[in-house]
Amino acid sequence: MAHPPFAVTVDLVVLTVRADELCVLLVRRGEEPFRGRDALPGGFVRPDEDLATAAARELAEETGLAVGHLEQLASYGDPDRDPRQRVVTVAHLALVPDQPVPTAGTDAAEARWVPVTQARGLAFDHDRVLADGVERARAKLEYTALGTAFCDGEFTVAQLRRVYEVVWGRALDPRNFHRKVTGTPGLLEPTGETTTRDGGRPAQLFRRGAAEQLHPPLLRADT
Amino acid sequence: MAHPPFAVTVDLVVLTVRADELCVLLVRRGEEPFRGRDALPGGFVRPDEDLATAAARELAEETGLAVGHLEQLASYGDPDRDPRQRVVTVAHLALVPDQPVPTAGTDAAEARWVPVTQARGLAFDHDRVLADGVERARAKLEYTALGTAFCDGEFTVAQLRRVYEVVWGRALDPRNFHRKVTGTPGLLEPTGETTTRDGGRPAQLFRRGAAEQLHPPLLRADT
DNA sequence: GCAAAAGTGTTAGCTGTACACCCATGA
DNA sequence: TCATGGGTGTACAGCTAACACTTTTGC
Repeated sequence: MAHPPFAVTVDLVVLTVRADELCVLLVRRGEEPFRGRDALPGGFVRPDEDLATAAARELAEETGLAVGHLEQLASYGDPDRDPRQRVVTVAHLALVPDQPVPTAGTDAAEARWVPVTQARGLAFDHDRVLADGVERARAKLEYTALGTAFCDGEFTVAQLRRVYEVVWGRALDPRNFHRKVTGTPGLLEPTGETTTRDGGRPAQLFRRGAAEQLHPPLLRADT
Repeated sequence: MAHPPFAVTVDLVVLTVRADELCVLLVRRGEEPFRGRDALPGGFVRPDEDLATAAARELAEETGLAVGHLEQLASYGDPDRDPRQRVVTVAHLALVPDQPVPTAGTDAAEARWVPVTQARGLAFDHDRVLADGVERARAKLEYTALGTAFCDGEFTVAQLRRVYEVVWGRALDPRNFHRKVTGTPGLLEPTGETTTRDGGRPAQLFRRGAAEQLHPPLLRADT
């Protein structure tokens, strides 16, 4: 049993919705290979930690962001994906509420939000990892309650709808969307509070409910 | 950059439908650790091969089975999942038609089909990997054409329906199922042939079509 | 003819879609 | 009172579920 030497890393596709765009958190690489290029945040798995633990640790270290949802995405292990050595990376997908990227008091040199439409030419095979992460997020919004992972503690139905519209790049009927999400038991918990804004009727505020699944699903396309 | 030494393996959840049961391919372990226990087939990734290539190679080596579908499932990397050393495994899910397990002219000592309901106490964390694989298969049958991956080249609608019933453990209405699958464009290609059996009207034979997705989905539960 | 399995027709009910309409606020 | 966005009512289309019914074979 000769076991070739592998390094194992975790990479993070951290998504949020801000300024009506789906954005991903990228860091500028300060070293070779791919120096100066953008990359997904990530790092080596430590000898004593689980993959999920490593992902959560990297997310905290490199970003300090409050996490709405974190799950394993997929693994990537092309023999030449890292020119230095054989590296297998276990990519994870994180969905977080819109929040300014912390003032890099951390590992990450110049971590920042970039619209996914403009995130091209990333280091390693991160273009593909990002594409897979975005597709996973889009698909999971259909049949799970994960849309709320993009929202803050208290939010309106319209804010949640904006999330879906931005992630899917498709307009949704506000009336039907409202009925759907408020009619799904356990999805949203009313706080009793309402917002005050300029113009328009105040909206009720909700919190995330206990429901994880969305049944029947909310489909993104029909035509 | 101190990179702790990792070994990387691929493990395979190979599922089939036989004798009206969902079965998984297991091998008896001939060495420590877990000598004598059942395990999922798998092995180390070679220095020059991709993860998907390694999975396909192991499947061919250890089983020699004709493959209907092969996809990455998830990775497992608990620090103590292998008592010998730190091992991260990239599990893959394979769906294959019902076929006798080849007369171990291969690596596998005593590879054999075991109903998933009786596959307990597997080596390593394979109980969990198997459970994840079965759940993935069940979920994917809802919205993809993967049910046909369990069928031979030519099959009847009833055989396909049996697949769904066995995987989901739920009876389906034969009439509605027939309409659904024959009405989905690109799912099935009629061969023009029919079966002859004892008793009952002969059934049309079909081949897998080009369609990958099933839209709208075929849901397994409503109550 | 009878049993068995394939395949078709039909209907009731649910859900998604589209859109008219009313409600509550700020200016 | 008007603009703006929140929220409700309602009609239609499409799909699913349930099941009566016809077709085609072997015995």
